[in-house]
Amino acid sequence: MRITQEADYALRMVYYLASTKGFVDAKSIAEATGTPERFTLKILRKLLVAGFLSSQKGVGGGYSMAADPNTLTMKDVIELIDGPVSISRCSESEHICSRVGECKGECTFHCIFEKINGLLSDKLGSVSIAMVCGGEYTTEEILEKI
Amino acid sequence: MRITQEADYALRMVYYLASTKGFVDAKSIAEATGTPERFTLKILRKLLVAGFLSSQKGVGGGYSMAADPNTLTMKDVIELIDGPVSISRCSESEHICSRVGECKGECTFHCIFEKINGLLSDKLGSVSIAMVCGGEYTTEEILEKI
DNA sequence: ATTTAGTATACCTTTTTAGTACACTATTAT
DNA sequence: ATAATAGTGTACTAAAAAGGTATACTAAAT
Repeated sequence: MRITQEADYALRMVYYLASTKGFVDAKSIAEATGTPERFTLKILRKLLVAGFLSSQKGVGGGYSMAADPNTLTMKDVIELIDGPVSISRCSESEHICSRVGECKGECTFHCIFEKINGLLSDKLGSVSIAMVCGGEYTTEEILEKI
Repeated sequence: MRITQEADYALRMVYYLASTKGFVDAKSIAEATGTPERFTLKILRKLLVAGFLSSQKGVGGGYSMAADPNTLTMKDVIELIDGPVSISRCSESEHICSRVGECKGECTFHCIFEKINGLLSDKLGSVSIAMVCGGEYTTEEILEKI
């Protein structure tokens, strides 16, 4: 499960908005995060529909944080863009599983992937946006928690 | 870092050969693992060049295990096919890092990805082929170790 | 009513993934 | 020797995913 560039951009947009008061227009967000302008709009739309952001049209409008940064996690943002965290097809709900012998959802590799996938998912779910941008923790402290 | 279908096939080939004595021809390996025949050859070649397998030409030839299943890990096989385990571009050696502010290899997301990536890598490296096919451990016991 | 700024849909280009084709070489059995 | 088996090497291709654009429109503030 390579986190896509799009999800990476989304994370940094959320980060930026969580650290900023009031509405910020898409152009500024694009500049701050290094995202192409059109692509920014597309990603912001997804974050908006998911309820993570709110938007305001017209002069002085833009986007601002809607979700609580304390409960919004890295996992939430990544899964919104990339879909469920999954290191292997074999760990997806309906197991498309190329395996030796029978696999009734129970081949060993399938189980191992599922376990590791769960760990990965939990780790990403354990880091809230507030932790990263609150200034409450240093990077070292965050890393210790993971 | 979605483990590719090719790496998945490779794992199952190694699994199959580690559970089988003597040389097995590519066609049989293809059948046993559910891999397209031509694709099987391609993957077997990579495993051979890496020293994980040995091969024998001619009648009665085929492939057999060359590496020690006790030291060969899932990570070894996966990285041979897919390259270094990496959940984010940001966790690759030279950080192609789209981030807010400066990132001298030290942006918070970068560090978090790197940490989680290390964990993922360690987990995959902790499962040897022998553990999976030796019959020494049940699937449950393997999962406990991860 | 004009400007700013978000909305909606569709399209396009590049890279990666997954797989094939073909011509060749080496080994073994007869 | 020679036929049959089986691996080697290189190049190509189709489909999907990733990453990004274009166009036309709607809403709000001044």
